[in-house]
Amino acid sequence: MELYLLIMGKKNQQLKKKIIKYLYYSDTLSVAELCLKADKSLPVISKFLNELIEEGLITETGYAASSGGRRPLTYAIVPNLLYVVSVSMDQYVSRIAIMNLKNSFVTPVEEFELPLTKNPDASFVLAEKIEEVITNSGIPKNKIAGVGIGMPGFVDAKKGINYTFLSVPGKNVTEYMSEKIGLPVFIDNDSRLIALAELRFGAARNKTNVMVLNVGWGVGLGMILNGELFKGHNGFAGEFSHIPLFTNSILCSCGKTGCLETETSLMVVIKKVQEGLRGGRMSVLKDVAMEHFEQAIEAIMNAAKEGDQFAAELFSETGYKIGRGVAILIHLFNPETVILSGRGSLAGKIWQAPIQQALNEHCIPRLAMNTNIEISTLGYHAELIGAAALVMENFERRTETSGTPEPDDHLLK
Amino acid sequence: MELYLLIMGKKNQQLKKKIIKYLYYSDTLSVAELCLKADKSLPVISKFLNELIEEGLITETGYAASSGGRRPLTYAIVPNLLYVVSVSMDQYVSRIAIMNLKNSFVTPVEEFELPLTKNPDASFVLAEKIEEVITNSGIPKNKIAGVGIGMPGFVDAKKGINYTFLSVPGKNVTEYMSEKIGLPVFIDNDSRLIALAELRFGAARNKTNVMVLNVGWGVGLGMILNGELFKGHNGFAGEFSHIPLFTNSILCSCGKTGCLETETSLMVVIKKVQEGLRGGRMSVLKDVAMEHFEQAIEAIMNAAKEGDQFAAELFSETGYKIGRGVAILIHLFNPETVILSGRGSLAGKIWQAPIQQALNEHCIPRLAMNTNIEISTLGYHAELIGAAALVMENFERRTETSGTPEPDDHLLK
DNA sequence: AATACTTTTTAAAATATTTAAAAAAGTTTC
DNA sequence: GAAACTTTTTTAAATATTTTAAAAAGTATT
Repeated sequence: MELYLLIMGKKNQQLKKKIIKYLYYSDTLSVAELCLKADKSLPVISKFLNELIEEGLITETGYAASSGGRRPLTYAIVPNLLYVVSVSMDQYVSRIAIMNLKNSFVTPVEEFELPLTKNPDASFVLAEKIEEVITNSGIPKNKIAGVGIGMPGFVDAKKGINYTFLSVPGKNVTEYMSEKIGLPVFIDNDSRLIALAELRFGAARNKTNVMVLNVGWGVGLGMILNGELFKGHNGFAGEFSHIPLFTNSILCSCGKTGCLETETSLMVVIKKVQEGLRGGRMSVLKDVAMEHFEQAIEAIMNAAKEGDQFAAELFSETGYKIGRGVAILIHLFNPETVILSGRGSLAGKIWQAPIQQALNEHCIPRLAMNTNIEISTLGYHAELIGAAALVMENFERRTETSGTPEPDDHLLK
Repeated sequence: MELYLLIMGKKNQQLKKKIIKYLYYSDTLSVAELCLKADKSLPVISKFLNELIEEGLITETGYAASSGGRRPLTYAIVPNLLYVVSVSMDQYVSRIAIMNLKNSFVTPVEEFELPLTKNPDASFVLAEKIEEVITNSGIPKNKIAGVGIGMPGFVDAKKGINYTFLSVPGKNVTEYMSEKIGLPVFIDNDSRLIALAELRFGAARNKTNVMVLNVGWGVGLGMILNGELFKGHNGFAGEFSHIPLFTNSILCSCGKTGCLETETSLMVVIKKVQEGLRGGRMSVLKDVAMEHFEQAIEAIMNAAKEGDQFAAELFSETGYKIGRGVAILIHLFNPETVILSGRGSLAGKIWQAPIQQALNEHCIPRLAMNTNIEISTLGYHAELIGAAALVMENFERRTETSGTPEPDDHLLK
């Protein structure tokens, strides 16, 4: 059966796309719950839901538990109705996966090296790789809602431009990729997508003011403000890594000194391990090769978890410094929750104590009191989930933006 | 003629209140412009506008210039239809005024001393004073839309509580005052109201991401994010004054050391003037009494404006430090504009150069490039205007909140 | 197991809003 | 200064949405 999802050109039918989005975020929902979310009345939701069922996009999924009265019928998106290609990049390595609308991978995650710095072919290579993954999966393109890509750099998601990497002469990256692949392509900054993942499926769910830290080779920040991903005027908000917080004279990648990043990134941790070992510190890490950063940091995190004193000390020290930055965030944003996510979150609870200590010392008690620090449970997959969510987030705009390739053909009858 | 404004209980008629709000913000508007703002169709706006005219709340105000076709009729609120009591407080002095909906004072601004610290009678005294001002004005209460109060401290505007000052045993301040005065009362933090004033009537008008600095005895911050006043999870967002930015050991009023405030408030400027003069610095300020802070800081600002080297140096120094804080704001929020408002803004352009210099040194160029620094033109009245705007901001919620005193009588036929 | 109370679902009536078309008022061009 | 084009205003018809009420399906209590 072919899909005939988006004949819904008229404003009227926009609600259907909204319903699909809500079901994507929540898996199964009752009519009453959908009403609340969409802020529409019951008969309206009911009507469109029934239409969606007739069209084969949504199914009933049995009754939910009663809360004192008649049990509500619940609904969900038909499994494997639609897929999303999600891509997560860092400066060296990129990963591609195809997911269904339940955040399950339907292909193995394809990982490959793709250096972004001074690489004019990066966009081309990426597009080719994505094409390859789609082809190999055997999934027809009209069953793919789009491609979402998380990437480092200054990304203007709205315009579809990355000012730091992946530039394409004369075109936006999204335009270029979209034409090449034949699917809608959406991009955003990596940290922001991690925050989006947390907002829709993680620890920030149903919360309205949350700071999501992406502790990795830098310290990224995605901000949920008033229940929405905050992007700032040009889409550059959240440059936590480069706030001038220290008076050291360590030169940062951005050209300045004293950036938060210069004292708190995982790269700094690796360097300090190397220095310490050279200086004769005892540690289970003494036999670990530090050349391959990914493996090195994993080893260090494991060591700390298992009680290696040297490693634990380093995380304490780093955590405390991150905490000083978090104190600033709390003063400015008064968030409900601060979530530690990204690669570094695999170190888990180790961060919590030193960060909390920094807050106790540097925060006004009334503020610190009202904020809790949590560790992400999405872990390594956060960015891929966020990239998928980005596609669905833009789902309802699909028919409006004429920039979308073949809008009349794609996903239509 | 009596007013019979708010019979509009039904959702239907909420639009009328919206129209009044838009006209309050913009003075005069055409139907087409109202459609855009309210995101409603022309016939709907037209219909309600005509109803409002019949009810005597709104008048035609002639034709606007043509933009190539028929000239649009414009509309405005009937002058002196409604008044607002606005109050602006700092820790020592409070000011009360009554304004019409064109931000003009219809009574002289009443200024009086009201220390807030450890003063259990503050709320009582304030309420009495407000009553007095209203009585003296001769304006009947049913012509007053409400009372808006800007105050220092940790204010939860939604709950109507100030956790720092003006506490009333067993009640919210707003409840207490509202019952005592017989009018709806709304409160918010002083810096946030200044930002609101800038958003609706000042340099932040029609902008979506703006930081408004309230340079005074501390350095307050009101944030406009996504076109709205941002309050944070508990209403405490914007504690810029107390971000831990310096490694000095100056004890701050909040109990910590190193707060931005300890190096940048106008109080620090006064202290440094005193120290400098004692140390023998030459300056026109040598004959100025420094005991009365208000007069002192005014004299210092004037001296700097007129070229006194010592005063100018101090503002440079202070401005540069504020700039370091602003650099953090720019990294995190990527705002379109940063506005210098509040008492300190009277020093005007003197701040701009040193702040800009700090940004050049501490900001990633791409971010600094996209933000401009502006001086408020609202000046000393910003907070009073903001307090008035707060009342009108809550105007459409009037009939909903049953907490409003005598909701059936007030402003009704 | 019958009754009272909830909540969900369905259906009908009442409202509200948008779309489309026509009329009115101006501007610009030739 | 008429014709062509714009924009605003008015009107009528078509849609869409909400409200209200009633029926159906469960749960809890006695």
